[in-house]
Amino acid sequence: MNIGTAAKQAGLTTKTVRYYANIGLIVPYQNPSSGYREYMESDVAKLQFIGMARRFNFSIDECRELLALYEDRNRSSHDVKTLTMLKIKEIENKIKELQSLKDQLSHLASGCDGDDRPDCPILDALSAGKGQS
Amino acid sequence: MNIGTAAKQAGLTTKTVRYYANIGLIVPYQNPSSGYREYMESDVAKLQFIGMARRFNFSIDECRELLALYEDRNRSSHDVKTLTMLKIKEIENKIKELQSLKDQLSHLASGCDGDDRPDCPILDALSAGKGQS
DNA sequence: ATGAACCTTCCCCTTAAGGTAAAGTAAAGC
DNA sequence: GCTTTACTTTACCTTAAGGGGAAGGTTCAT
Repeated sequence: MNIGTAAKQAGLTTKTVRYYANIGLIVPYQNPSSGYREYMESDVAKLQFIGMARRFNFSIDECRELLALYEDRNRSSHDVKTLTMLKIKEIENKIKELQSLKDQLSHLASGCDGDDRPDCPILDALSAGKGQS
Repeated sequence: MNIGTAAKQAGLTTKTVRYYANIGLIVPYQNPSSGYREYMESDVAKLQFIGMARRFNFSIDECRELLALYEDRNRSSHDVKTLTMLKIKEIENKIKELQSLKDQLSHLASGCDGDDRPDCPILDALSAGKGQS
């Protein structure tokens, strides 16, 4: 099938699928006479797999690892779990960081009247160099 | 003072400070004979202000707005608070999204033995197209 | 006067594609 | 056979916020 059909089936854009071909992530057979890429069912399955992994915040490079594991019938589930646990830790850290940011901003905002007067503890705090993380 | 000193005082890199000059965020006097940028104390204050706002996840464009408010003695604190509340909402949404991702990944990981055998519910789930967000 | 330390501009690199242009291909209709 | 339409190709530019490094100019201390 052509790239448009494959992309639709995988729930991706043709742009994305073409990008994956260009970076060597999922490289389909390319018809020499037309120059068109030709995708097989198994390619679509991999595209779906990648799409899902991307939705789970795995980077392209991590997707590359996952795909290698996915294609390796002899992989150990240990390897996959390790990658997943690392990703979970990463997400947790990001959440903590954002939570701290939110708390600090909320604190600043709570002190600001938000009226027509120019007095603004938020700007004061930003300019005073307080609140470093 | 020169850019290196200003950057150090503001806790930024010279690369960053030069970037801010290039995009018109904080443009110092530039000595015509040497070509060197010359920063005043008030410039350093603004650089610190921007540095802090960046640490609070404000984008460069938002920093531009904040800086305009910071420099406007007639601004109303309402405008600042509005911007801050929007940023808080944005951060909250990001946190929720990450939390959901984490939960789903944790769920997947909990079903995976993580041993030497190839059976892996994580890969199964990724390839089955389950878990869409 | 020369070397170190600083500064300048310029260009390429990063993530993961999106947008657009110019041109080639395929399939359907007439 | 010819045309239209839909699809595809490569290629280049853009994004956010700088980082890295080259080649060359400036300033300051020795």
